[in-house]
Amino acid sequence: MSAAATRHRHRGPRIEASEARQSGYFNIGDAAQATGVSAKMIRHYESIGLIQAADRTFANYRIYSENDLHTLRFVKRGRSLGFSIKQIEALLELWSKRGRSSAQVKKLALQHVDDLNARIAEMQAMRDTLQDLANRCHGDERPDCPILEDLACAKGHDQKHP
Amino acid sequence: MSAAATRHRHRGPRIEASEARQSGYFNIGDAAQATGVSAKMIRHYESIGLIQAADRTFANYRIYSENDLHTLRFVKRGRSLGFSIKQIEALLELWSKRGRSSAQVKKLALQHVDDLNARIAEMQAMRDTLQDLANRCHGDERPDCPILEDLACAKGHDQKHP
DNA sequence: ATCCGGCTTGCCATGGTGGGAAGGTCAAGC
DNA sequence: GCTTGACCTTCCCACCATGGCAAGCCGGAT
Repeated sequence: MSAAATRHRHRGPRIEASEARQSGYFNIGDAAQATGVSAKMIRHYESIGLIQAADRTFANYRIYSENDLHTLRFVKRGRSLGFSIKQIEALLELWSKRGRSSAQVKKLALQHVDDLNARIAEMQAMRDTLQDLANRCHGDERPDCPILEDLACAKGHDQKHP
Repeated sequence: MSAAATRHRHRGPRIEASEARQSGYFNIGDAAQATGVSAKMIRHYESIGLIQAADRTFANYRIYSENDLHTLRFVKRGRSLGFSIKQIEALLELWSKRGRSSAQVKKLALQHVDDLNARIAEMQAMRDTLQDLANRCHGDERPDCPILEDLACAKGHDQKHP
């Protein structure tokens, strides 16, 4: 467990904390800081199998290599583009596969674009309806209010009023 | 056992099922059908105190009056406009208050419009970035892919690039 | 009397994140 | 040495809104 083991420590046996530091490994807190993924979420991603289980020190601390940070940043970027965990799982898979086709990646991305567009349209419809109602609401001390009337009315406004 | 339990008193004494039918009361299933709110969610809304606890028959079946259906439709409409449960709680409160000012309602609505606009903008930014990356991805059998490169790169693409 | 469909409660799951408790570890200061 | 404070560990709970399933009553029609 000395030189030979140290060499193969990638996903390998536990090492000592100080040694890990010297070898350029990071605590989970440092990894969180460096990647923008909270320590909480790093553990979570590990627990659901999105990322490989981190190596540990003898004291059971997780340690992260530069490579691990790279993966975490990938995940972070994927999340900030709105991909779900499952989609990121697929993207990580493709990322690691040399035999991937860019068509596969593009398909995933465009599916997500479609999803985003659908959600955007839905929210725009809500916003437009509400903005319209708000425009017609005088917004003073009187209780009369088109907004409440719409909510209360229940007359065929489950859909757009034709 | 705080708010929900406190509100767990019914509005009237229990009556018999057939009598309830005759008096124009509805089962939860009928109420669900009539309002578009699932029976599950009606019970949930009751349990969290969003709506008053329904009256019951002797056999403990919930029964709903036309008035109750009106409230349920209000909630349904609010949800379909994207209001949160808490916001709907506030709207219901205002709806029931005669002394309300339309300004209060309008304020709530416009806050929600702002919220929607923020979320829309966020999703549009995601979509635009992704669409752009997808446009630059040839989408063929080769592994080279700007999308994966973006995700993997980690060079200052955490936010919009000004 | 039996059967089916509806009702009741209660628990679990989703997705992604945060909060916190209870306990172990490390490094620095005395 | 020993204390202290910052870190780490696991585990559980909460959010929001909804769906699903299961075990066990009830209603009305056959």
